[in-house]
Amino acid sequence: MRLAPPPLLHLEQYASLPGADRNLLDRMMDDIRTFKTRRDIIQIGETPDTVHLMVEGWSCRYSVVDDSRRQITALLIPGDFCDADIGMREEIDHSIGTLGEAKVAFISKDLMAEAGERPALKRALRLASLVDEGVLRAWIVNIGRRPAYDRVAHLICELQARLLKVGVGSGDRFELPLTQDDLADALGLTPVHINRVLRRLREENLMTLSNNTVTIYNLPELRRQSGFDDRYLRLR
Amino acid sequence: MRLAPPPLLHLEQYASLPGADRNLLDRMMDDIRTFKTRRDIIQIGETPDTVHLMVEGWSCRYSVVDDSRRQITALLIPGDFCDADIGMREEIDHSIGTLGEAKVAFISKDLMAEAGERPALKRALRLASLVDEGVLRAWIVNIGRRPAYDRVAHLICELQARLLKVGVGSGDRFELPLTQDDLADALGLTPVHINRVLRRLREENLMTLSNNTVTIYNLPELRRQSGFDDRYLRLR
DNA sequence: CGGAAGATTGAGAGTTCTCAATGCCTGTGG
DNA sequence: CCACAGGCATTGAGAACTCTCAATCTTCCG
Repeated sequence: MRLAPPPLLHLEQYASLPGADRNLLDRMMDDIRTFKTRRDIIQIGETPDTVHLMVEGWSCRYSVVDDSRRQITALLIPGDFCDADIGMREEIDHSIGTLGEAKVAFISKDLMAEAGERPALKRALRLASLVDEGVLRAWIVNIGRRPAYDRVAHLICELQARLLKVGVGSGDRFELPLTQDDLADALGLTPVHINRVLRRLREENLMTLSNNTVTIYNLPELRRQSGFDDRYLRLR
Repeated sequence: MRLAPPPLLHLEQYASLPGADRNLLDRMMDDIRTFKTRRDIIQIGETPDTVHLMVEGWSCRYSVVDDSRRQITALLIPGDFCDADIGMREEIDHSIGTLGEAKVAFISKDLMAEAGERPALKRALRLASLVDEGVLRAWIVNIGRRPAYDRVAHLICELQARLLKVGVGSGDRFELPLTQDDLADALGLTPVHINRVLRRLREENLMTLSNNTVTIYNLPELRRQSGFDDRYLRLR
């Protein structure tokens, strides 16, 4: 059964779906499981036999270097697939864990295959995967070439846009269930430095982050400062 | 017509192809164009109407930040597609330029669509795209969490493995048509620092880079030092 | 109330960057 | 054939950004 309010799927956004496809979407939401915070949905090396779709809450892809340093390679929000391309891969090469409590739809391979046969859904899935790739490239650029201050600002701009797209949070305020440690691991920085950057962002009246809530005071300046260009998200 | 020796395509590697598919592959190689060094194959904002496949030589995806800082987000070697997913996208969100002289196959949308209908080829294309994603994540981890020395070593390990896979270069020696500036832009460092790191790698007898040629003296140590784990490349 | 996780701050260390000069190599024109 | 220009590599020195270590504070929760 669908949750109310229904989590907006990218699938619904990318395609204008015929009735039959809508039924299929409903069936994809049949098996929804709840994860506590900081649990792995998929662990590196596994070969899951169901596809996982974020329905509510957040998770992240991550890898661990040297048994200690962690790097988050993607933040997944409602509507994002954890592993749409299962069936193609043997072992997954990274783990995916929740950030805060989260609801995840478990979708059988068969159902997924059925979806893959509907042109509209197939197209939507490919488009979602294209956007994911664009986000990965944007992160490389962000981490590789922007100083910490701009880097944090850029991530916030990205999340603001993505969340708005799926209808979570308002334009200038949203929940961000990441600790400063998590932010550090997503941006290739240390928690201490994240803290100082957040202070500066606050002092300059661009945004605040407290109680897991981001409040943006000056989105245009945040975007200008970080060089954010939303085209890679293919929002339109 | 195919070049001799034929550039090994990932397509050929991923799939054991029936005869009909082989013919199709041949036709895909009908229109091969040569680019001089440092030319854009595709520029940001374009909507190319043919698919581009690297046949010989190298190219890179890149973005420019602040009109001056460049970040390379992928290195493309023979067998890599520049834009297999055309038809799905409107404007491409990054440029692709050659590094050194290169030969690129221009493949019509129609031919590509035909390929997409052959199960073996379709699967091979999806797998190639999965590997591309894995490489992007590996780059994020590399740039985000490894010090410069390990970072350079890791990239070299990756390229060694990828080149070996497509049969370019020998196991411990290959051509690398990147300047130190290019390496810096790929790794999120400065050319000066790249230079110092290369010196240290040379002094420690792990590898040398000169005259656009990488020579590896101690691959196991290079891999150990950089924490290289080739699973994300799905070689086997 | 006590404990644990997370946030904040200070101080000093370290990696990487910037600026700038020098050297090397190659192609070109006189 | 030689001089010179341009691109690339190398090196030095000091600055800057980010990290590490460590203490303190706050908040949340049993």
